[in-house]
Amino acid sequence: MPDSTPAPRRTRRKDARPAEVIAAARALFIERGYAATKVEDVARRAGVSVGLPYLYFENKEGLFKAVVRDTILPQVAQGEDLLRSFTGPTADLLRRVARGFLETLASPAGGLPKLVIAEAHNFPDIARFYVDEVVTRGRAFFTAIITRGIERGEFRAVDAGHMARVVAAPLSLLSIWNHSLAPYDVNADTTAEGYIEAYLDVILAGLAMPGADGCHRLPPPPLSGKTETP
Amino acid sequence: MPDSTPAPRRTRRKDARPAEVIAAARALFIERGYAATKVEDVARRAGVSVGLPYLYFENKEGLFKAVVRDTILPQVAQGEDLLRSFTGPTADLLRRVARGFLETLASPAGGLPKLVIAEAHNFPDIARFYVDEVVTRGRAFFTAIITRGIERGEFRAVDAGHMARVVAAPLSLLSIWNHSLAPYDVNADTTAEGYIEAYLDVILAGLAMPGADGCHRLPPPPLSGKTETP
DNA sequence: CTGTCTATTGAATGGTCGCTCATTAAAGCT
DNA sequence: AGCTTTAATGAGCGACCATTCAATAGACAG
Repeated sequence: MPDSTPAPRRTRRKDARPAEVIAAARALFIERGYAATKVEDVARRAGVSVGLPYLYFENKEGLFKAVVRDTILPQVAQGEDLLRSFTGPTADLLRRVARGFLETLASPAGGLPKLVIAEAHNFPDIARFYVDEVVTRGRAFFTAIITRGIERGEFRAVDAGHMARVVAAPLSLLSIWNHSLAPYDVNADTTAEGYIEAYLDVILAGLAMPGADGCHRLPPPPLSGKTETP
Repeated sequence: MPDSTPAPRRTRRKDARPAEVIAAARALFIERGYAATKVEDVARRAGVSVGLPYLYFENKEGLFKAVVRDTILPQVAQGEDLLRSFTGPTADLLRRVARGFLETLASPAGGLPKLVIAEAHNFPDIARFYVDEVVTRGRAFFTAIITRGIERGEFRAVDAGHMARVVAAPLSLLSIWNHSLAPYDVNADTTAEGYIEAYLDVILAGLAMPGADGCHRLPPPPLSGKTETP
């Protein structure tokens, strides 16, 4: 017995449309890049007609901007909460950040860094937006972690500004790699998990106070940001 | 007195053309991306007519492939020579590699990683070529460095395969960054040199044998690849 | 059930760009 | 000089694709 209302070919859902179109566009932009994605492809994937995206977005570029904004903003605040609420050794904090990063990788947001990097020169607006909203905050996040470790006497006194970028780099690159060349790398003898563990291994050993791992020496007095040398 | 032969508007230089076209295409592809670069732009920049590139390359995609091959192959062998000829502490070898990387960054080849990553999905041929010729060899290179350090008793016994990727990552990301978002990062409080020094700082401390830096303990016997435990 | 409103459709439009090829003019040969 | 060869040119063709808008059909009120 066939359904009496056989799925109307046209449905009116004004408020659900933008998010659906954005989700479709995000998937295709990440997969194929901006230029190689036709608006018609986006529409088809979202289950709507060619013209519909233009009712909600000014044009293809406007859709792209919406994709970036929509995908990024939710991700940003998340890490900052963790930083504020965490108590315990800074090494554990970094472990948790790095391992949590593996989940972000698999989420729809995971492909955005590669997308933004690929299109930065063609969309300066987006490049600046991304730098301000993601890169700058990301740096502040890692700088805060490193500073926390130094102040608590867990980490050596390194240049936190530069070191934050070095510490963040392997995570960023993993995200970019997974959405670009990884599918063409047949030699699959490594895993993202193994990579993250090796990362934590070097970075934590490299930041740790010398002799902290069984070679006993007097721990130096913890540094306070306001202490001056008299 | 005007020149009697006033620069002919059309010159015939069959053998110099391909390299000139490739150089122009490389600069534009890296700057704007593949799709946003018109063949006419490439021709204009090379000082030739629209039709000329098609005399030497099958089509735009063929030109792209030529750009990647031509730019990459010279770079690859260089590092491997250094590895073979170097004698001395492995830490110094890594320092030299990382600092030498700063020069590669500024060369025409510096923008290729970003370009290839951005276009990988649209040109699987190129993606596979790049993975085989650059990524795989690059990994072998860093794996060899780490293994050298371990065998000489300078580095801890880490998982060289995964660690090689972690150690290479910050250098790769620096290259990608410089050709994508760096121009939009107004907050120029860090330098590539400072980044590289921070990188060497953590990585070398993270790989070093525990207690190697003034915390005296008995150095472990150097490992030999062929030694078995009886 | 009828009429109104408006979300949605998709054929048509116009611009862009990869690519071709008939034509032109250097370069070399005798 | 004249002749031949062929590197190089650039206007024009055709395909592709972002964008439009008159027509259409859900939704909902009365």
